[in-house]
Amino acid sequence: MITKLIARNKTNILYGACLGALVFLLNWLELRFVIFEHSFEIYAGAIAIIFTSLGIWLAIKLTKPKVETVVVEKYLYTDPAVPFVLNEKALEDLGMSKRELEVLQLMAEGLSNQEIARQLFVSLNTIKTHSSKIFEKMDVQRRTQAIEKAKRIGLIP
Amino acid sequence: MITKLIARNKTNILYGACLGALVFLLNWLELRFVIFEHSFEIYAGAIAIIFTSLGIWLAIKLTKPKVETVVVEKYLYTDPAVPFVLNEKALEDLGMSKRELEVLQLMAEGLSNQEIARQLFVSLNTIKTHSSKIFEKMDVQRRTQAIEKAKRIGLIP
DNA sequence: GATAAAATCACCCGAAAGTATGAGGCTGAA
DNA sequence: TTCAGCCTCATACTTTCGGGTGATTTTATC
Repeated sequence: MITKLIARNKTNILYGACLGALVFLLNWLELRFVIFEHSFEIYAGAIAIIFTSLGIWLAIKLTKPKVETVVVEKYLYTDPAVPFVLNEKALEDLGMSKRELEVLQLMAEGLSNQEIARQLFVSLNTIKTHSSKIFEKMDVQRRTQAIEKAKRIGLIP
Repeated sequence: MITKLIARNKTNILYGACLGALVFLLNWLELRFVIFEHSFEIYAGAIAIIFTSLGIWLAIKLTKPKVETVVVEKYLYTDPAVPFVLNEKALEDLGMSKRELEVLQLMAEGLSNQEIARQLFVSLNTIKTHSSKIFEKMDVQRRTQAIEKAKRIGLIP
């Protein structure tokens, strides 16, 4: 619960921590200044260096990368977009779940189980289970057969 | 003569001028400080703001633009009325042989390497060699990717 | 709240797929 | 004839797939 919260906002937390550290550093520097009466130039220089760095860091972090676009033309021969309608009847007949259809679609795009797992943020084992169920429900042995059949019966564009 | 010199080094001159201005500004601020005993916080804040800006400016000016390659995909549509025309141009572009295309087609039908071997009356190893060459020529890693791409570019119905 | 279905994950194991490398025979073009 | 490309096959090895089994957690539904 808390771990997830931290994981989700880790960027914000990091930024906050950095700002906090800076404030603390400033106060500490001021204290030094007051106590030891360090020369003005050293103190100003320190602030200058720190904030120049901060500025550079900020700029690098926050600016969107200027892109020099290198155009590489790539020709794709495709069939015209025939509007795809999902065959919902076939879906129900097979008893396919939403998640399973999702996995099936990624399969058809040529992704490996590992890649599908990463894309869906689940473990490899989960995808294996899903694919096994898919093959069982579609009555096929291999993913290539599943893809072929799915296209044929309109589960997939 | 001099104009050219200036033109050539205008960036350096600009930078120099800016630095000079900053030094001057610092001195002026110090003077103010000494004379008017401005509060420490205001002075530090001013320096911080100025040098943060300087840092940002420096970073923006000095960082090299990140080069990003954008692949522009040009779609060439084939005639929908014609059931299937083999895209011979794509075939030649890829340098696919007849036999390789044959194997690719059987792959797309969902056959295993072993089944393809039996169907073509050759050994399993031969089919493996073919499929490796196919993947290499099509620039893919898996048979599912090969099938997907083959359908997309019109090598297969 | 109980229940069922779906989704998640784990482990093992054998089969299939894919990589790397080498090699021999065949054919058409230079 | 030489050479390049294709087709064939082999060995050895690594990776991925798929089947089988069992388990826990989420979600929806009554």
